[in-house]
Amino acid sequence: MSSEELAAWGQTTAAQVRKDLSHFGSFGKRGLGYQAGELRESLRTLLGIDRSWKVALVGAGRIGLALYEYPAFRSRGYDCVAIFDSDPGKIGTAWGDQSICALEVFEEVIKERDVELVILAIPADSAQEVASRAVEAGVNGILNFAPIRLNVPPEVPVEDVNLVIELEALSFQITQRT
Amino acid sequence: MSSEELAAWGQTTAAQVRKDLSHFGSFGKRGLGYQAGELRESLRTLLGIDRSWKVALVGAGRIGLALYEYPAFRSRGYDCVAIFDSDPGKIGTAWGDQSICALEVFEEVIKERDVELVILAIPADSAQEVASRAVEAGVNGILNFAPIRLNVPPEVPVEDVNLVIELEALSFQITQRT
DNA sequence: CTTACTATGTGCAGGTTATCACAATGATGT
DNA sequence: ACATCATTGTGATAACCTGCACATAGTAAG
Repeated sequence: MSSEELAAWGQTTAAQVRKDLSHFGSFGKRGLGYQAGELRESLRTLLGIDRSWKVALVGAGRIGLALYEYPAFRSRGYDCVAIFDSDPGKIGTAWGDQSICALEVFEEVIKERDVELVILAIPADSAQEVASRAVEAGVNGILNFAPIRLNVPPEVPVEDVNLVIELEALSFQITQRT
Repeated sequence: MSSEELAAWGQTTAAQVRKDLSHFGSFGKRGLGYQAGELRESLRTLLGIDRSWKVALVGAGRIGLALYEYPAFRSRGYDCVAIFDSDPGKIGTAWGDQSICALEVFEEVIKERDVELVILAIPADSAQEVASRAVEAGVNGILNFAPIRLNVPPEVPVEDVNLVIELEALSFQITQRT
C-alpha cells in the first residue's frame, strides 16, 4: 500500500502520511510502499491499542446504555468492568453481566478492579466531582460526555465529546457558506 | 467581563480571546471589557445558533434514542422533525410525538419537512448510502456517528463523532505518558 | 477640563504544522 | 550486472497559529 493510497483513504495528502509516520519511525520500503498488516500492527502498538483496557462507566442513563451496548467498544478491547449511578432505583440492577454500583463505593471498586479509564455519561453538575474522585483513585484517563470543562491535573488526559458543540459547528459552517 | 476572565473560563489566554473575537469584529470597549449579554448575542448570531434548526434522526437504535432524549438538544434549538429506521418492527411506532418512518420515504419526508441537518446513528455499512441520499435531498449538514469517512461534496459540512477514536486517543496519551 | 487608569485591538516575532520537491534506496526486468 | 522504475524519508519552504507588547481609546475622578 502506497502513501498515496493511505492518503486517499484518510482524506489527506501522501506527504502528510509519510511525515506523520516518519515521526515514529521508518515503516515503509522505498519503491514498494507499506506492508499493510505490518504497518497496522506497528501502529497499534504505538497507539497503545494492542491490548485491552479496563473501563468504568459512570452514569446508567440513555447515553451510558448506548455506550455500553456499542459493539465496537468491546471488539476494540475496551472492557467495561464497572457501572456506577447515583439513582438508588438503578443500583443493584444489572446490564448484561455488570451490576450497577452506587457512587458511594466508587473509589473502592475502581481500585479493586484496576480501572484505567472512566467514561463520564452524567449531567454537568456532578461531572467535576466524579472526575476529581476518579483522578484521586488513580484513573489514567477520562472520556467526558458532560458539557463542562473538567479541571484535572495535566498528566491525566481528558477527551471531551460535546454533542451540542458538534451540532453548533455544523450550524456555523452552514451559516458561513452563504 | 474582561478578556482575562473569558480566557480563564475557556482554558486559554486573554490575547487568544481578543484575537479570535477580532476576527469577526470589534465587540468590546477599551478600558471596560465586554458586555457579556451583548457579546453572547453577537456570537450566537455569528455562529448561526440564534435560530432553531430542523433535524432528522436516522437510526432508532440506542444511540439514536440517547440523542433524541438528550435535553440540551431541544433546548439549544435543534428540533427533531423526523426519525427514520430500516427495521420494519420499529416503523410506525412512536418516540414522543415523532413516529418512526421507513427509509423508503426518506427523500419525500426530508423535503416535506424542510430538514436542514441529518444525524446518522446507523451502522457503517449503510451510512454512505444514506448520506448521499441526504445530500441529494438537499440537506445542509450531517452529524455522523458511523465509524466511516463519508464522501460528500465539499459544500455539505460533516462532523464526525467516533467514540472508538476518542477512547483510542486516550489510550495513546496514556501510553506516551511513560 | 485634565489627568490617571484600564482593557481593547493589532503589528510583530516565535513556534508549530503542512506542503513541496528531491536525493536515497530497494525492487524488477533484461 | 546493470539500468530502470517506483516510492519512501526528509531537508527546505511556506502557511498558519499563538503569544507578547504596546499604542489606542474609552472611563472615572478630581
